[in-house]
Amino acid sequence: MAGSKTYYLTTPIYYVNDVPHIGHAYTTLACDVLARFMRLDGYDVRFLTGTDEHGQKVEKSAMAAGIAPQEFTDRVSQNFRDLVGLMNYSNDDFIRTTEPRHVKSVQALWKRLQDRGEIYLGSYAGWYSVRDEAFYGEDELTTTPTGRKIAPTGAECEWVEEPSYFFRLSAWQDRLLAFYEQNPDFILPPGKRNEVVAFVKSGLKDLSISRTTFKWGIPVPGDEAHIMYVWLDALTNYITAVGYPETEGGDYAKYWPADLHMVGKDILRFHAVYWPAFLMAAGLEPPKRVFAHGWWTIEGQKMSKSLGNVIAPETLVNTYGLEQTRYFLLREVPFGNDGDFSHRAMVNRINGDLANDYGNLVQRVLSMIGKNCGAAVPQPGPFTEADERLLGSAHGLLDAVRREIQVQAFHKVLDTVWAVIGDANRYVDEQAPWALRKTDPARMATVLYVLAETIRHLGILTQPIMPAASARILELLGQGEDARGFDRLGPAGALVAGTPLPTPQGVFPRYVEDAKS
RNA sequence: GGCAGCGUAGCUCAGUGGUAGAGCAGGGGAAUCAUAAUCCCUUGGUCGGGGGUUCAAAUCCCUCCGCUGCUACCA
Repeated sequence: MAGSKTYYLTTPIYYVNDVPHIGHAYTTLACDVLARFMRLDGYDVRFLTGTDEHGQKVEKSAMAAGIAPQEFTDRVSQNFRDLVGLMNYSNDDFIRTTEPRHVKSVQALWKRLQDRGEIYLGSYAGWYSVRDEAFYGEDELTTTPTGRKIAPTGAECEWVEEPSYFFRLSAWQDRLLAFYEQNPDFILPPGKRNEVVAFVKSGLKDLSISRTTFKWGIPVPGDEAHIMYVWLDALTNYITAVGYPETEGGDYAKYWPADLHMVGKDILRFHAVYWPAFLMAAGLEPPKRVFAHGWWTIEGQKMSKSLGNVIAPETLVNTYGLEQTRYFLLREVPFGNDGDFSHRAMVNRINGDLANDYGNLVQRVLSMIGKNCGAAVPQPGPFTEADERLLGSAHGLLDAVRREIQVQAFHKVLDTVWAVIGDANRYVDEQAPWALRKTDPARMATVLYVLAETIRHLGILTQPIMPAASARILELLGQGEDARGFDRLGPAGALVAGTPLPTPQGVFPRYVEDAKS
């Protein structure tokens, strides 16, 4: 079944100058859910994440720490690898831009661009602040009465020129616009797409793609005084990981172009403008989609080191639980929007959605089966209209959820699934199996069967979001690991009466506040 | 400044011409299988202000107010 359909998706590679926070965890989580979904749906998935390890900031940080840049990145990159275990990510690869495979790939891409006449040597000139180690635009500067140029930071700037290689980005403006036109879903969400299109329409200048002012980067082939612009280096990781420069056969032929690059909104331009331009210029196919998601605030405030409110993923997982954290991040906010993380909202989701709605549904049904049906899947009789209706909504979930997954609308996926959870809870109350136990045990068995079968669907479909908790639910229904794919949804994989079931145990505990103040 | 978007119930949002919606929060009730969970009913909005088009406007047009994003080379 796998083999024909492939799905290649990537997170950004994270800059090692930072420690992982909720934003990093969020980006990779969204990808993990997609990757798990597509695998369950029968796709051959390649899910890539990794770390971006070159650049001036890394060089400086390493120097400040008194160690070599490579040693520094080895150390900090590990923080992001640790995140994989903590958050239960299912990535197939973890790339580092300091790996030989990547250096080889980037240099090959450079040569290819150069051979095609897309790169030329020029000089980069601008107002440079030695103190800030940054260039500023003319309009950002203020001029003193004596004619000195002052940066917004207050630092004095001087006019400097340095040799630099340029990429002929200006030549790609029209072809980029045509590409956006022909691929209206290339950039999501739509608001972000409009911003990119407006930016490109406003005119593109050639892009400086080499640096001579520091050393920590990949050397330009044939001119080692230059190292490559970090974004050219970083973006190339997406093809390195599928074997570039080998493009005939192998993983490149199988997986490229990528189906999705997931990015934070701050790095959209690099992915939606520069990257497709680089690729088209090299005669390679651009990716199919770039999705720019939003940012999290914390209790209504912007996350910042100075405020000291940066949340480490580890804190969330330890405080609220992994499954709960994964659920909250994708449920609370329409994916693509900015969102706010608050303790109150988190507890509401944990107790309302998970413990009360979903967890309690599973518990009340399995517990009745355990007590009244000999701890085995009950034998159903003929289905009533109400039975068919509930089963029908369960059977219809996959198609509905697929539609939302295709546009990365995770919140709607959960909305859709929870609608069925609501249907199931109403059905329990309407059918009142506890009353049927005395009046019509056969009917009670049918009702509990219908509910168990509905829960089987819920368990299978919540696997991408909450893999561990869903696995536990499926175990409670006696469904082994080979019975959890989407091909088992619908009547084909229906529970078999008489299958023995383990004693039910709560899956989503309530969050109880510490007794205090 | 320019361009774009937003402003709908206490909160988060859906609704783009035809009698104001959902979830959560608040109030009342039912039930007792279950993690005191569930189910039903319900309070609550002059849809940012003003003007206009229309038989009819949250929805179209104008204007004002407020908020946000983008306006390239640190990543």
